[in-house]
Amino acid sequence: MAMFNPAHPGEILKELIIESLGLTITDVASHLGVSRKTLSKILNTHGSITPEMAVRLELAFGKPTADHWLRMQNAFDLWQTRQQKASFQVSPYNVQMA
Amino acid sequence: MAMFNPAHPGEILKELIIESLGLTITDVASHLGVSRKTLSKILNTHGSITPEMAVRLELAFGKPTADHWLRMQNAFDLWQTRQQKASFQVSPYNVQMA
DNA sequence: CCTTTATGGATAAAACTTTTAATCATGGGA
DNA sequence: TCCCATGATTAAAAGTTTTATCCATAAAGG
Repeated sequence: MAMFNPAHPGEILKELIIESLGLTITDVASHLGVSRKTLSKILNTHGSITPEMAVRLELAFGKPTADHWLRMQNAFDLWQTRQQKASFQVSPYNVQMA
Repeated sequence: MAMFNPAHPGEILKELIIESLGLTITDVASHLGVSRKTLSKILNTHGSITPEMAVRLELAFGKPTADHWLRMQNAFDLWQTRQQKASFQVSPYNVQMA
């Protein structure tokens, strides 16, 4: 389990790629073939990197790879999910086994 | 990029856990707190391991960890997405940069 | 100043996904 | 034969993702 709240991949995308290369969100969105809104939401942590978006990013920028983008999204999602795990208590299965 | 079509995590779950421990799908579903339908679909590769399901599996069985389940799902999804990448052509961004 | 451009927010709509429930047919054991 | 587990079907509810349009704001350049 990750120890600390992992960064949303949108923050990485924004800082590491868009800002550091001096690109505009509008331009990158149209280059990726998605709406400005979709990209904007991801960058502001209100949207997720889907498998398709991960492949689009890889095709456009090379690195991080699609796999890497999805791992970042996973780490983020998992953290969020674990925080609310009280809402779906599941006990170890071992207990019931012979 | 993975070289070969990765297994759907549902197959792993079915073979490695449910079958090898001699559990029934009905029983595991109710233990996990999801419907039999939901689990059945995953086991037959018609459903996905969501972050919440990954945590449920980890809480019930310990290993594989939630992170591991999500990686398996990622590998599968990514493969599927790459197969249809013709449907969303994206060119390298380098070309347009100064 | 004034104009253009980039951006995030709000709103609404469409498409898709996930989950559930109920029901049915099949096939294996006891 | 009877019961149980299973996958399939159908239908419904809930949630997510993406898009489009419009607006307010702010920054950049003339």
